[in-house]
Amino acid sequence: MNFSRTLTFWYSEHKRDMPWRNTKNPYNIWLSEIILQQTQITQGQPYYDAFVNKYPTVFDLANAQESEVLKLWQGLGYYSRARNLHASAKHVANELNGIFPNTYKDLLNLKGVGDYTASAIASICFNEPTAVVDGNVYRVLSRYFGIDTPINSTKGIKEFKTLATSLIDHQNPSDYNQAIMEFGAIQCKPRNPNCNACPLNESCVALQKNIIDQLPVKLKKTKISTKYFNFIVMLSTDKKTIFQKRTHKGIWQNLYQFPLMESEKKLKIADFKKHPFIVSYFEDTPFEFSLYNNIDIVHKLSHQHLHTKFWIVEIDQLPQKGIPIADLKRYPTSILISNFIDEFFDA
DNA sequence: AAATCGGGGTC
DNA sequence: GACCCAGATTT
Repeated sequence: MNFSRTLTFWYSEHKRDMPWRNTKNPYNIWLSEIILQQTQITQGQPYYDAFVNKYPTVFDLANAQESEVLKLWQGLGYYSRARNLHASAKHVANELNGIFPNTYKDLLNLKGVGDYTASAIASICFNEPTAVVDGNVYRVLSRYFGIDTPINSTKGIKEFKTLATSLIDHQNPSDYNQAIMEFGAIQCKPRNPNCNACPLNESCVALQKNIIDQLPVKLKKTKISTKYFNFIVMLSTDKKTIFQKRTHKGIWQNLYQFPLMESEKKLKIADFKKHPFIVSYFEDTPFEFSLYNNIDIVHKLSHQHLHTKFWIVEIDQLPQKGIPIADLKRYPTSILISNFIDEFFDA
C-alpha cells in the first residue's frame, strides 16, 4: 500500500470523534478551522461548541457586536482571529447572501483564511484536492521522507506544500487531509512517536536513519522581550472603576483593560504617586493607593514577558466616566486582567 | 525574511 | 526553560 492509502486506512480505524467531523457545512468547518489555528483540540473544542450554540448560522454571527464575539473568544488567544472571523461573517452574510466561497482560490479572499484554512475548507466541504500543510503535516512528511529543510523557511514552505499536493488522494481529499493531520497528532507525535506500531515504519526514512527526534527542522524563533505593565484599578465611593478599550494595534486589540502605564523598569511604590502619568491623570484630586501584588505577576506570551503590577487607587470621584464594578465581567479582556478580576473582586 | 500575535500543555 | 499546537498577517 502506498503512503496516502495507508494513511486514509489508518484514519478510518483510528479517527477520534469530534463535533466538526459530523458536518460538511462550510460555516461549521470554517469556524472550527479558525478556532483550531495554533490551538490544540482540547483547548479549542469548548469554544467551538460555545460558538455553534450561540451563533448557529453565519447570519447570527454577522449580526453580533464585535465585543460580544471577543467576549466569547476570551481566553483563546490570537484575538485577531476573532476580529477577522466576525468581519468575514459579515462579508459572507451581507455580500454573499450567506453562501461561503466554494473554491480554494475564493476562500483565500476571506480575512483570516490563509493557505492552510482555504485548503481545509475546500477539501472537506467541496472535495477540492488542495493539500493542507499544518504543523502535523510538516512533521509527518519531514520524517517519512527524511527532509531537513527548515519548515518555517520560504524554501521549506514551498517544498512541503508541493510534496503534500503530490500526495493528496484525489478520490477523497477530505479524508486524506484529515488523516495526515490526525496521524501527526496521535501517532507521529512530536515526542515519543509510537514507531513500533506505525503502519509506515518499514518505509520511514527518519526511522531508518534513527533521526526521528531531529525532524522536523525549525529555524529558531526571535527572542523574548520583557515589559513592565502597571494597571491602575480605581475604586470610587459609588463603586465604579475605569475600564477602557485597547484600540491601538498590538496585543489584545479591542479588548478592555484598566488604565495602563508601561515603564522601562520596575516601578516602586514610592515613585507611584509622582509618576507623570498619575500626576496628569488625577491632578489635584486626593486619593489613597496601595499595591495589590508585591511580587510581579509575570504573564508569558509567545514573544514577550509582561511583568505586571496592579495598583489599587481609592478615590472619591473618578477623574473620568467609569463603569460599575458589577459590570466588569461583561467586557472582553485578556486572561491577565480576567484572572485579576476574579481574584480581587470575588475573593 | 522576520516579526507579531495568546494561552495552555508537556517534558 | 524549550517546544508544540488543524497559521495568518504585517512589517
